Amino acid sequence: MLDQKLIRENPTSVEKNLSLRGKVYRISEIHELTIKKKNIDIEIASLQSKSKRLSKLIGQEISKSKNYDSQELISLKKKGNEFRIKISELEEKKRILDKEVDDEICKLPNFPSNDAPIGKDENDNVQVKTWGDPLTEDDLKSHWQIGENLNLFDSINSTKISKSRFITLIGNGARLERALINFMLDMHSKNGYLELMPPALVNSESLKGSGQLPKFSNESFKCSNDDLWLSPTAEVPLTAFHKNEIIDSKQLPLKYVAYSPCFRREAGSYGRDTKGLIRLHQFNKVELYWFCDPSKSTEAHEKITSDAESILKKLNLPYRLVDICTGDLGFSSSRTFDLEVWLPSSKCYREISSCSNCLDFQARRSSIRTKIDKKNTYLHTLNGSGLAIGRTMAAILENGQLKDGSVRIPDALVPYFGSNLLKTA
RNA sequence: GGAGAGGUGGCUGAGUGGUUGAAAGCGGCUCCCUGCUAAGGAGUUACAGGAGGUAACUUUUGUCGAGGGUUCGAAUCCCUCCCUCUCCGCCA
Repeated sequence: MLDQKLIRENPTSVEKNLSLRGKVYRISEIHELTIKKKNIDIEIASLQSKSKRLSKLIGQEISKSKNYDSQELISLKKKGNEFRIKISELEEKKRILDKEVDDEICKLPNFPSNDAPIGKDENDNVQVKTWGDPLTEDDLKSHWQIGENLNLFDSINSTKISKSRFITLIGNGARLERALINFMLDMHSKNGYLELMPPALVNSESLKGSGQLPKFSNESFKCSNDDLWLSPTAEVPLTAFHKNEIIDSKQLPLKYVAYSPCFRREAGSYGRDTKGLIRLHQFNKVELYWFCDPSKSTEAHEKITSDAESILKKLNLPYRLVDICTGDLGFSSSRTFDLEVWLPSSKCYREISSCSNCLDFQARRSSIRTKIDKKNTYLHTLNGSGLAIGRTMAAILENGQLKDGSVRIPDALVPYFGSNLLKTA
């Protein structure tokens, strides 16, 4: 959420900053609403002050005279009643305005960072670096072919259980998934992250707090009988974990790592990535999350990204780092680095982690602050996948495939998986 | 799911319509005494938002789980919701 005061006092700069996203955001209406709201706030405060003084006076009169219905008291009470009516009218107006302002502001995305490359869409993203040697041979198998050959997962039967875009992991496939989750959690824990295992169901307020609502209600699964949704990413419960708190600055940064299943409706992606592990309604992810001092979020962003990268390096998976351009930034993010892993069967890099600095955007929505020089200040939040498990498995299968159809397991994973080779049972 | 009890400041815990943002205690902070430690004495101490000032600060509003209502006035009365605890049921 953007700062309401900024919108009220400097609407042109707000519009200008938002326009970097390559879309026109008109905020003149919101601007007017915030001014109206402000005026009503002031009026209410002054009436309340008068009314409060009057009530005290009445109390004093009663205790002095012990007379509850003197002519004077009756007229004072009548005056008080007038205040009450007037105030409640204004409060009703204020309620409506508050909601309108809040609704509108919540639909505005975060400002892009000045450091983000300016661009229209994903074609303008900037490759910052690559790591590892990508396999470029022509006759390499896709991960779903490998998965089928080695009987690692099953999508046909999964449509019986649920529908398309769900998968059931089998035998070594399930084992490998589990190994990856444990490996990543252990790595990050050793690296200073506190492990959390949050609820998979989250309420609307939590989704609003991290930016998924109100604009993207289409992208999550909703429970029809409750105000609960299947969480699309652990970023949601992790943000909400400290909702409405003022965190002691000595405790910052708070660094969390969480494994969670993630559920996404993938509306509008019909026909894309229909095979394999790349795009599913349900997938597993290990997420990194920081709450940090506002002055330190830029370096924190570098750190969270390199923490995610360290997993790819340990697994010896070739990848590249991409600086997301202003037009392709996610709703809550001001700057995002994507890590894209090399998938040899399609000869391209695919997103496996997205590391974002949201500045105070989510903190303001969720009311998470810290004291700086005795003043309460919204802190900064950052999130990054560390990593998406299904896509990691796909990358391991494709990058580790051997001529005889078996798959080499990266050394770092062997203690977790229990073998250095994946072959037909 | 049923029945009951409860939610007050950093903590414990009073408070059932009136100058109560809230007694008392603990804790915290400042000073004094003693000074090796322990103890003792005096004072002070909730939080959040807005407005004004470069600032120390001033002013104003709100806050006793949340939101409504009654009233000139609500921690206190009424309604709705949330949460916690106990018992029963069900259950991994």
